[in-house]
Amino acid sequence: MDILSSLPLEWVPIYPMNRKDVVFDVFKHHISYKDGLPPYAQARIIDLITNRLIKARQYPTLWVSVDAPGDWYVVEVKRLVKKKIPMTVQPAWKTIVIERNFSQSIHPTYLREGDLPILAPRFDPADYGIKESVLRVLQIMARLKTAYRPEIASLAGFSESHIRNLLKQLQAENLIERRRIGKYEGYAIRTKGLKLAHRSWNIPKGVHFEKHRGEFRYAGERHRRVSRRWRAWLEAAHPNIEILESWTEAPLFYGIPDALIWGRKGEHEILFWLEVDSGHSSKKVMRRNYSHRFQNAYQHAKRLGISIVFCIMGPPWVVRFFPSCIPYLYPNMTIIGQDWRAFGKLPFYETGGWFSGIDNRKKYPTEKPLPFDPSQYPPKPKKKGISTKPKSTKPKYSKGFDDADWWYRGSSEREE
DNA sequence: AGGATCCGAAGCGCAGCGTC
DNA sequence: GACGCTGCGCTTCGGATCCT
Repeated sequence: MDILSSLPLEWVPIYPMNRKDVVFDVFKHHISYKDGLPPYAQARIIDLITNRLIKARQYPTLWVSVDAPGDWYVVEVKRLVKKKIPMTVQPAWKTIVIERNFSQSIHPTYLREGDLPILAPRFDPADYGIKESVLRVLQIMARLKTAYRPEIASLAGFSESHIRNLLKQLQAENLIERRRIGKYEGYAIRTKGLKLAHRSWNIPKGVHFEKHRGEFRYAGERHRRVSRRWRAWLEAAHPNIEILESWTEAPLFYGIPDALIWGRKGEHEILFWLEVDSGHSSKKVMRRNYSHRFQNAYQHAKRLGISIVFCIMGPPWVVRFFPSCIPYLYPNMTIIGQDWRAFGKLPFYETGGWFSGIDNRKKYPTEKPLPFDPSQYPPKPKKKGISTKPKSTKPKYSKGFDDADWWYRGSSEREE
């Protein structure tokens, strides 16, 4: 049938009875943690493929091969995928699967002799004459739609200089274009680029992936920028942490972090969950939101046996208010807070506590008195993340915190 | 008020690094 | 030596601030 020929899968039948005409109808789909997609989006692609398979075959099954170090990514894909047909999600090094590995028992299919399915070829960047690094940038752009260079560099984990070259190549191929976004010139992906990104993820032609692909929520300019540069921020602050991947707005469990970094320290996997809070919602709403999220995050981390570092960023008063939103301190979760203007700086932390990078002694011009007594809340910050001094003490806020960047020196400087 | 100045963000070129 | 990549210095641009 025609549907099959549009699916970039491999056919890897299992012969349970040693008869050529009786098979388990297994299709294999490959994904990688380097695809620029969080597990959630990969799972949605798998669902779309599944739907096609159901239309095309009587008893199809799917074997998803996941190229990823550690456990978290594989486990997340496994958890998020809908298992409408017998399915198995395996790390890429597994080259053989058996019936037991599948989520449900498999109905055998009777095949006419020589009746081999014809499938579309799996994506290979070489076929499109595109280098892997260039493709990576394109895939990131497909999620962002429009972005500034430092944001793209951060998410890709490349230097800005290098990103510049890669963007130039994409531009030469008409896959992206320069466009003015707000105040500055940035980059926007073009339809041609989106199509190629979709092909690179082995998404069947003709399915709608748009709503799963990108960032979900509206975010203010600064909010977005801080989120997108989370990786670069963490790299600058804690260079000893190995970062495996980072995404903005990656759906996790019941919450969507503004940005998520999946990394590790030695063999131990860690999620760095960023929430950027501009402080526009009321304190009551903030409290409610966060106590929920922590409960969920804690359960998730416990189930997976990993640890989570949760970071709240926002204007100083939000970070200072934040401890009152924490119902408990959990043993496998660290909570840190930082002023969202202090790029590249994060407080020192130890697992299980609350640490703030905000200097409590410093007076901020538009500061309102604290609505609570800070001393009634758990551990005090152990180290100040801010070392630079104000250049001026004159208040000059007029339009709110979004414009208040004035007392931080260059963002590239590092402590120690 | 209006021009001068400052500053942060983005951009470019290029030297230089390590790896194959 | 080509390749993939980083670091750094310098320019440009535009908004905010300062000064008269």
